Order: sequence, then structure tokens, then C-alpha cells
Amino acid sequence: MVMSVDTDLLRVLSDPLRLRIVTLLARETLCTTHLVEETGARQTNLSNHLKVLREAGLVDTEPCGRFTYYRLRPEVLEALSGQFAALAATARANADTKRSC
Amino acid sequence: MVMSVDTDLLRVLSDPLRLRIVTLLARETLCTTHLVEETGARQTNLSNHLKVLREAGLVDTEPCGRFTYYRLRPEVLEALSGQFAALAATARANADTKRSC
DNA sequence: GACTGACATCACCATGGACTGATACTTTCA
DNA sequence: TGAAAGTATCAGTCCATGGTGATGTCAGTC
Repeated sequence: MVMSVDTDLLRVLSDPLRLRIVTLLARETLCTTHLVEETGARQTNLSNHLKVLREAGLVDTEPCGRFTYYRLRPEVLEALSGQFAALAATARANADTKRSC
Repeated sequence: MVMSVDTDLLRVLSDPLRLRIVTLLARETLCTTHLVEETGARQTNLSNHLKVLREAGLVDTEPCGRFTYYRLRPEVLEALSGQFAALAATARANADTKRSC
């Protein structure tokens, strides 16, 4: 039984800047200002990407005064990892299965 | 140490039809004709997507007379799975790390 | 209450890429 | 050798989406 991978989630992660953000957030919880410093991207651009990450359930927001902290949710990445592992296992199990023409 | 995930590979996998192809190939090795039957997509369209999958190293081709068999390469998916797992593990380890503003 | 900083939203533009029809190439078979 | 089937390539169209500037909103500070 092959678990289906969510293409929307993959699309979200396939953007270089968004993956950069995710990688940075894996190391520490940051707010937008930090991300602007780290990535060199414009605030507007980052805000747009963070919205996408939020809507994909990849990050949680934590308002703190006038700052907004962004925290990565490991569960989502773990699930994705598991889905790819399952897909790879299926492929290995059926390595010799070939439909004839 | 966070392994960097390849965004190009993610972009390739984030297309619904391509992921569909990958999922089908995980179950059995197929040729283009089979994929046309299974997906309902045009031959030209499929050929384009298969080229993308080939160039991304996700599939191997095996010519067989006038047919071309496509075989999924599990290593690539396994590597991807491991990279996401590592990223998630990093995030769990640093769950309480927060940079102050 | 006026001002500044942090962040979000909006409207717009530019570009990548998915899909298509036409066509070329290659193999098999009559 | 001609025809048909399987597949790849090419040129073109169209749309989704990433980037940007202008602007809005809210919290803290004077």
C-alpha cells in the first residue's frame, strides 16, 4: 500500500527561498527581521513566503509584542520522510515486477 | 549538520502527474503506452514529463524493441527521505532554541 | 496622541513551465 | 520496401506563481 505524497506540500518546499527559511528555522526559532538579515530577501517577499509556509502547516507563528516568531513543525517533515521511505520500499519490493507490452 | 535538500528534485516531484507516474512506477516497471493508459494523459505530455524524471535521475530507461521501459530508482527517494528526516531531527533537537530580537 | 518599527496585504509585472498539435525518428511486421 | 506503432522533439500558447513597490495595520515609545 503506497501512501500518497502531498504535491502541494512538495510545491511549497520546492522554492529555494522557502526551503532556505525552513532550514534556518530547523536550527532556531526566528522572527521575520532575523530572516530578512539571514536571507537578504525583501520583507514583503519573505512575508509572502511565510504565509505560504503557514498555510501549508509547516510553521507555527507566535506573536511576541510587535514581533512574530516562526517555529518549524517537525511532524510535517517527518511524515514526508516516511512517505518517501514507503514509496522507496515499495519500489524495492517490486524491483523485478514488469508489465509486458 | 543539516543536509541540504535539492529543490530541483522537489520541484520535479511536486507536479501531480509526475508524482503519479513515480507512484505507478514504484509498483511495476512500465513503458510509455502503459502510462498513457493509466493516467489518461497525452503521449506527448507524458514523454515530456518522463524526460524531466529522467534528467532528474529519478528513473532509468530500458529500451526493449520499439518500447521503452521506465524503472524507478529507489535510492533517490531514500536519500530524499533521509534528508527530510535529518531536517526534522534538527528541528526537534533545537525546539527550544529561540533567537532574541 | 504622534511617531516609529514589525509585519501583512494588495495590485502589478515578468517568467517558468505545463500542455498541445505537428512532426520526426526508430523498430517491427506484412 | 511500405505501413504502422511506440516514442521523442519542436514551437507555440496559456496560466500559476515569484518578486516588487505602495500601502495598511498593530504594538510599543516618546
